Amino acid sequence: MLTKKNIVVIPEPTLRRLPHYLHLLLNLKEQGVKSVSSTFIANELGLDSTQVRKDVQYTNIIGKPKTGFDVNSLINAIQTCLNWNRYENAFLIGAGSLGTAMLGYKQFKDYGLNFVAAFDNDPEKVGQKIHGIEVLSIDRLPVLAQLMKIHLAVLTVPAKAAQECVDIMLKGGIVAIWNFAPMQIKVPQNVIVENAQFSQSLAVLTRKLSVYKQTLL
Amino acid sequence: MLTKKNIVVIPEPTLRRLPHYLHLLLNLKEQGVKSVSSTFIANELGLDSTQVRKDVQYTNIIGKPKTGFDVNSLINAIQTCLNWNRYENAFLIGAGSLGTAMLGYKQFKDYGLNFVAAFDNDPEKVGQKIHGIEVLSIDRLPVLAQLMKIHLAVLTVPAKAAQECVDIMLKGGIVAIWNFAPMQIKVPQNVIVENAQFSQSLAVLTRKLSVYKQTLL
DNA sequence: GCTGTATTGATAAAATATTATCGATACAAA
DNA sequence: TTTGTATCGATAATATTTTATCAATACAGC
Ligand SMILES: NC(=O)c1ccc[n+]([C@@H]2O[C@H](COP(=O)([O-])OP(=O)(O)OC[C@H]3O[C@@H](n4cnc5c(N)ncnc54)[C@H](O)[C@@H]3O)[C@@H](O)[C@H]2O)c1
Ligand SMILES: NC(=O)c1ccc[n+]([C@@H]2O[C@H](COP(=O)([O-])OP(=O)(O)OC[C@H]3O[C@@H](n4cnc5c(N)ncnc54)[C@H](O)[C@@H]3O)[C@@H](O)[C@H]2O)c1
Repeated sequence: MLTKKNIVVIPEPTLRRLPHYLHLLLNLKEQGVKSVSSTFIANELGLDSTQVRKDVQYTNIIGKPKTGFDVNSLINAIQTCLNWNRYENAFLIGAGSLGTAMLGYKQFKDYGLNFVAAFDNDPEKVGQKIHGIEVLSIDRLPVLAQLMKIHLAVLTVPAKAAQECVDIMLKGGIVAIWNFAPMQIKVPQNVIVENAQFSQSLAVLTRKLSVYKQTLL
Repeated sequence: MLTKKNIVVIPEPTLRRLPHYLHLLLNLKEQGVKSVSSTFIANELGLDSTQVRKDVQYTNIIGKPKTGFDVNSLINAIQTCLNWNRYENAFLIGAGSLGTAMLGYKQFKDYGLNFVAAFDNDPEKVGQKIHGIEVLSIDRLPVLAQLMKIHLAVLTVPAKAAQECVDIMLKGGIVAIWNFAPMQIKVPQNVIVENAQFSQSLAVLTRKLSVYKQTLL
């Protein structure tokens, strides 16, 4: 499947697996491994080897029979797919507990994410620096977003404040929002929203645990 | 589809949507709304109404034509499905930035999650209390897990320490792990692992943003 | 008490995602 | 060089998930 401009559409399940491949591949690279087979990857990650091959095909990497895939090329290809080989400057909205943890998480650089500023409406927080990143008043967001050409924002405010903040972000021309608030936010069609709600993944876990316990009876 | 003991298997995509329904329903309840139609839910969450009805069916709630579903019953049914109407006591391993944020997140109670202790191997942290929860030495985990009958653990240690901690947790009889480390952990067949890796959801977002930017050219 | 209609729930169809099969191929070992 | 084999990549089969269709039904308004 292609978009209008002939860009391959990568299925979402595949996109969600690519980081797992990447983590494994980076580990292998560190250990000096040069090439890896789909069978090996599948075993390590508990997947089907056919699926690994199919996923890899989306990255345009071709392997060699009997040898597998070149680790370096595959790493590069995945990073390119995800645009993780260059930095996307981003704002963080809501410098609370979760926001603070994220601002301090150095490894986001490996995911192409670079926080350039944080925003909050708490006067106590505005003016502070958190892990070297300035906390600014949310009022200044629209102007700064445009000035600094920021397109991506991470939303870590309480659910009640989420929509209000989104509206401010939209004024600044933000087109992609990584939403951690347990709240469906409303945005225009063309704006990309990815909900990173803990509850989604927790729901899967607690259901499985509950079923597991029931089957034990 | 049924498990051996006639428990309905709820598809994972459905499980991931249930919390969204729940958040919306709780809001509606707060506003005094008594019943809600699948069409309404679908519009609010950007889904298909048929899908909402199908998802709702897994909770065993039946609606009324022309009226929709009873908000309260649906809330209860979803919470029951996910086992969120009672507390599951849990350990948190790795009292770092993310771990601290999670220990302080009161709303986990709404998700049936109750942290009873945290564990770390940093002598600076052991003995401290974080948001009222004691940080204990990881060495004590196996004994305490068995004593306190803890089955669920949240893993927020660095990737390099993840497997080592998992092995300790397994000794204590932990059967469900919510893993935040960007690392595939190895566990026996019967142990439930849910990877809550930020990178999964970030991958979807950055890919979409990248494609979006390319189509603009 | 009728009539019109929004909505459900069941079933069917379509789309998507995963898994299986198999010939082709590169490499290692004899 | 030849042979054996692990692995790829293409294609086909299966499974799962999403979306469409429609008769049955509860309610509101007349
Ligand atoms: N802490 C966690 O572990 C955790 C887990 C899952 C989800 N979440 C979600 O992440 C979000 C943040 O959680 P948290 O624990 O960091 O909360 P928090 O209260 O610690 O932080 C929220 C921050 O947002 C700021 N804020 C509030 N209203 C604002 C507004 N209108 N404009 C700008 N800033 C505003 C506050 O000043 C505060 O600094 C919440 O939606 C929460 O539900 C948190
Ligand atoms: N901070 C974030 O925003 C963020 C985002 C995404 C993923 N993560 C992941 O979550 C995990 C935790 O991240 P963090 O930022 O909180 O890191 P952190 O370094 O702040 O905290 C890690 C904690 O684990 C403890 N620890 C280390 N080795 C241990 C061991 N063997 N046994 C017991 N405890 C041990 C450390 O003492 C520390 O308290 C990491 O795997 C990280 O990749 C964090």
